[in-house]
Amino acid sequence: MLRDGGQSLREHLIAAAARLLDRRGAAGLTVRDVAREAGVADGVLYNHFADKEELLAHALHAHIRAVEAALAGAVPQPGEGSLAGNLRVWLDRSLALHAAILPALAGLTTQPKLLARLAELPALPGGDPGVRAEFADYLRAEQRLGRVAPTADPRAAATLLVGVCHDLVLSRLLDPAGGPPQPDPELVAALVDTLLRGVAPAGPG
Amino acid sequence: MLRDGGQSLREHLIAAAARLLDRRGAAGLTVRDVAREAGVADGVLYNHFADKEELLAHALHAHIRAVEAALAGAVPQPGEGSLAGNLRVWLDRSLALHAAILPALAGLTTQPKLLARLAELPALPGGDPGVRAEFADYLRAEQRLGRVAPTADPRAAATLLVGVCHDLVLSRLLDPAGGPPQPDPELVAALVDTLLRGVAPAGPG
Amino acid sequence: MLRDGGQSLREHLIAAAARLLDRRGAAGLTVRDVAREAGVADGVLYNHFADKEELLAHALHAHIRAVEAALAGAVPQPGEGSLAGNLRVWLDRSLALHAAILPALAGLTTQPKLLARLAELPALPGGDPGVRAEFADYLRAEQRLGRVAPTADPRAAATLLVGVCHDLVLSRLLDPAGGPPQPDPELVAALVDTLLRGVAPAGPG
Amino acid sequence: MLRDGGQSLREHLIAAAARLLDRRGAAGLTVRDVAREAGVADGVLYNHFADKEELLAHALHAHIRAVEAALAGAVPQPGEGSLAGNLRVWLDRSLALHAAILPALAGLTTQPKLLARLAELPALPGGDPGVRAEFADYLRAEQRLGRVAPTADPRAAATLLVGVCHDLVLSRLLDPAGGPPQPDPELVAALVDTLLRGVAPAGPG
DNA sequence: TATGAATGAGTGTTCATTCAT
DNA sequence: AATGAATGAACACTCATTCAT
Repeated sequence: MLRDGGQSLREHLIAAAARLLDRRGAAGLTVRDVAREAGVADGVLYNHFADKEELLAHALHAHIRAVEAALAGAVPQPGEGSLAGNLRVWLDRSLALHAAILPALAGLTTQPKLLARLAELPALPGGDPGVRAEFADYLRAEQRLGRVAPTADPRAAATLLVGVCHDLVLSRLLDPAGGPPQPDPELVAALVDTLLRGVAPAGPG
Repeated sequence: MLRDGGQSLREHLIAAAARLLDRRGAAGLTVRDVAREAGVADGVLYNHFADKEELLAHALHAHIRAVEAALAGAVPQPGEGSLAGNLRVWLDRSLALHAAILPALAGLTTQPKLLARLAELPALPGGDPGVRAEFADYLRAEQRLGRVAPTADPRAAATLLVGVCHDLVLSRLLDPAGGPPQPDPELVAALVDTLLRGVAPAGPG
Repeated sequence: MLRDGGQSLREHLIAAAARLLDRRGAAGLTVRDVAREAGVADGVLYNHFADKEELLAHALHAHIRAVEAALAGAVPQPGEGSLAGNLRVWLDRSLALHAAILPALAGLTTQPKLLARLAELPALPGGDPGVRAEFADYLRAEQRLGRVAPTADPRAAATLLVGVCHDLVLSRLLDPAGGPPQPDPELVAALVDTLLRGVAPAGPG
Repeated sequence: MLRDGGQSLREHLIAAAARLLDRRGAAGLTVRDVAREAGVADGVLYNHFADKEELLAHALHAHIRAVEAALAGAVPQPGEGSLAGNLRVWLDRSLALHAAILPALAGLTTQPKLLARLAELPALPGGDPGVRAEFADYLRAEQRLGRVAPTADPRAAATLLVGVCHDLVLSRLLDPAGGPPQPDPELVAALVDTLLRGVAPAGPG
């Protein structure tokens, strides 16, 4: 991809790296790949970044911000709609986010240099911790409105929501056959229901 | 480690690779590392495996089986103990399993050759799908005993259980600071409670 | 270091390069280092010099002239003081000169391009050949005054003087431990004595 | 040059590197150059040496030993022949040694890693310090025989002898025109004479 | 069958030099 | 003239894989 003149080469490199991160993840990504994707010379990145990891950290950052920006506005408001419907929206939103982010993130677990560089960057406004916190905040608001049990633990519920996304996305990543891009809608509905009512039989609880 | 004569060199190589997989994960693992760990010559693996990936796929397989074997017997029996206590045991068990397996698995998402080799192997008796299925079976048994709501979806509950483990383990892997090896016990209790009762307010069910 | 307007950029670059040559020698010196030291843009040197080597040749030239200028006035006058004392002064002077010049020069033996550029420059008024010639001239003057044997060969004596400096400075450069900056004073005294009287036993001459 | 089967590849690599060291010095010598000279693959040296510097240190060691071996037997015996003749032989010998060694050594002054590796190797039986020590020993023996003044300082005389070699060889190295391979015989004779008698006028000693 | 030396393409990185502005 | 971003060949070094023994 050739560069359009409207952005600095630094941003152009970050964008090219972010594209590759999205497509192929962080593992096995070479600086030559990035240079080719950006349509520039091999060594050019060292005029703008200390090393490969600094570029990739910025690219990952940008990728996550881009994914979040694309999902903006989809957040249900407390008190509006049904609780089940809202949970479903949160789950869909979190799934979309993780489907776009986890492939790049999974290959990072074994790249300490990259993780360290990432930690140097300003905290992501959202990202993985972002959905978790936003969803917990939403639940607390619903709690105040009486639509969520006062004994419920928003942090635990948020962990279940995010965890399910990790699971569904990772399973697909590890499946060489690929699998369907969208999870089974029936499973999603059952997940929402389980989050809502739990598995215990109805009782004086 | 020297080879004891009781096993084939093939098995010996798989065991050595599995040890390294457990210690350091799949990324950055060289065939020289494996050969040194096994105490054999560099090129010997090509007499027993088509390539590095085939060996690692077998090693991963063996590693997962070993972790499962170490956890055998910890499975709560339906109808015995409290449901909450049993869920807690299942969660601990699943966490231990994923803590031992995910580090090796996470680095795999970007190694298609390895994933393909893994798919050629006989399906894992347990592994990630294993816990999921076993826990779902357990819930169905409890359902038959009336200790779990007949409307509960065992598959969804199992996905939540496994997902939470992915989340907790991955978060630690991605945290450059490391973080505590054990998750917060309060969070674990709240997770079990949420799985049991959900977040919806108590109502006519 | 910012440029003062009083000198051409060309001279400014030469001065900056000469400073680095003095500090770090010719090896491992990049054009970026020079540009940064001069406080100018990377490519500016190519407006004033054909290539890196031409700049460095000029810088070396300037460095040597600067070292010589700093030593000016220390030259013993023929007929004044003792011959031994004067030889000692010459040796000290030559040592100081070589200590300042050889580190930059030693790395040059393997840079043919730089040597060729250096040869294009006007012969150094002093430099290494400078001390040699000046000392030989001094000896010839002392010879005319009868304080040096008429059979002595000033050129040979000058070569011994300069050679000893090469040896002492090079040995220190090649010693990874570093070694003392000043040579052993007893050795220096013995060197002067040997230059004066030789090793042959006193005899009928 | 292809390898003859009679030596290990390790020795073959050392020999190839020593040839290049002799021809072109240590500066600007790449691992590819060595591999090409040895007629082997690029990366092969890392099967035998920790890094480039370890190989070059061994090569330099071998080169110096080879030069010394070629000069063995040329050492004058104390008490035999004339002192002047013997000094001349020592000077020739030292010159030959330095002419063969200094080109490789001069480029080393700026390679700290290589110098450190060299320091790890067993001390050279001879080498530069070798001639110096041997010549000083020779002078002491002549002193005991009364053919050298009891007041002479063998260490200083040896430093002058070695220093002159450094000077003559370095001057040629730094002369891009090359210059004659052999120094002016008249100068050599005058050097010997100066070492013998000094520059002071004949007197009561 | 086991060895381990040899291979060579590929890695991240540097840096003298160019050239549009 | 001066800039400094871009270039791309070169560097030291790694490692999966091969093959003569």
